[in-house]
Amino acid sequence: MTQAAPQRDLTARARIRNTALTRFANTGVEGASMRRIAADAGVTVGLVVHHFGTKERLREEVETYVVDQFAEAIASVPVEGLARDVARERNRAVAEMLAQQPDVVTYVRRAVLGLSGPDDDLLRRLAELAAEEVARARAYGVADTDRRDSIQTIRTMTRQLGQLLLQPMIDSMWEQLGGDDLDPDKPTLVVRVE
Amino acid sequence: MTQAAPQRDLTARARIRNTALTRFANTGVEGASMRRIAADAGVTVGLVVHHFGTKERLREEVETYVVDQFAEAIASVPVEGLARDVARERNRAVAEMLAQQPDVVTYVRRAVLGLSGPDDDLLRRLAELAAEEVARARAYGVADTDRRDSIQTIRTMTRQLGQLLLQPMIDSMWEQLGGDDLDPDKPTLVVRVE
DNA sequence: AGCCTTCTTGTACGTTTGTATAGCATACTG
DNA sequence: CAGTATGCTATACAAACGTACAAGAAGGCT
Repeated sequence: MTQAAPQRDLTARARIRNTALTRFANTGVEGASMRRIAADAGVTVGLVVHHFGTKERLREEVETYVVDQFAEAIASVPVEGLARDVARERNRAVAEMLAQQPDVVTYVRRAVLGLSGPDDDLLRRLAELAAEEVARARAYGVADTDRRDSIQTIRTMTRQLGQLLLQPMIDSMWEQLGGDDLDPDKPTLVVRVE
Repeated sequence: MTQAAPQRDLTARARIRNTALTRFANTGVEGASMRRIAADAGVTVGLVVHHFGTKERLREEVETYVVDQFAEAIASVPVEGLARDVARERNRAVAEMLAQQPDVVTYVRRAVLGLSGPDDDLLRRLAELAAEEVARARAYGVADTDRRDSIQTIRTMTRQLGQLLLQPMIDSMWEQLGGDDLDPDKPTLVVRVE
């Protein structure tokens, strides 16, 4: 795990990227203007342009950062012991990263559920990560052998992302129906692939 | 079911609303300009303003139209026979409507993932519809009696919407991984609430 | 016929958008 | 210390945006 640094200790470039992630996640790329991102990061528009050139390039860098967060979480787990345990630890590491960076979750939700335009690329890159994991698991003999890699990959990704993406819908409904957030009866989503 | 009319037989007002639904669904409200909607509907910007006043009012009318589609599909099923059968028929009617109007699905998906801003309203109105169904089902004695209405409502809605919203993610991954769209092994999503 | 309401267009205004560029400040390098 | 790359601000500009408004076209009513 890399050290968590406070925003003001970061370079302006990193601060802009982080701020852009937050705004892209919460208002969508179209809804986030360069000026608003700059203001939130405490810089001027000019600097954003200086560092990233165009808004599209800024979006690409944000997306790369998001993918890197997944990759780093996976890579943070040492590959020793039973392959089955390694896989479980990896899931835990990813879950922890997502809990610490809710903007990553929100960004992915938007990109995945939006599914139009260049955002398909994010799904492709995340699928690549999952595919590598599946290939490795298969090499260690812990993957189902009667399923094709592609299906196994989709199962892995859907399990990991599905609940994450849809649970806010349930939370929102629960809230609107007057439910208490701490109520143990509060429904939880379970996503399965068949 | 109301008669399906070709676009050019509709009034300009209805044509604008339908076109706006399509654009809002596919590019988001921010991404859809009044001029583009007007052009797609074969009219000028002025007419859109004349009929709807502001873009926000246009969005509200589109959203009302979407909710009405659900309500009409439900109302199209006569309330006769076993309540259990009525509920099943209603689900079928809603599914049929959604299959015939994919833009409705896409719009709802976008609104649900938005989950901040005025789009929460759509979810609330759809939840109201589901709540009425649950109340009716309970009156006929076919709903679980050991669960609170709110939980039952969420279960109903999540089952109906969950797969619809998430399946495109699976389809997209399946496609990217080189899968054939007609392959019987193609994964299907199952959403459960616990 | 004339009138009045509704439909429709065309144009214009003020804002906000993404991007370009000129210039100042700061910090590293030889 | 001079020079030069880099970080950063300020200002400007064309395009696109939502909205406003005046005027024409169409069609029903008396």
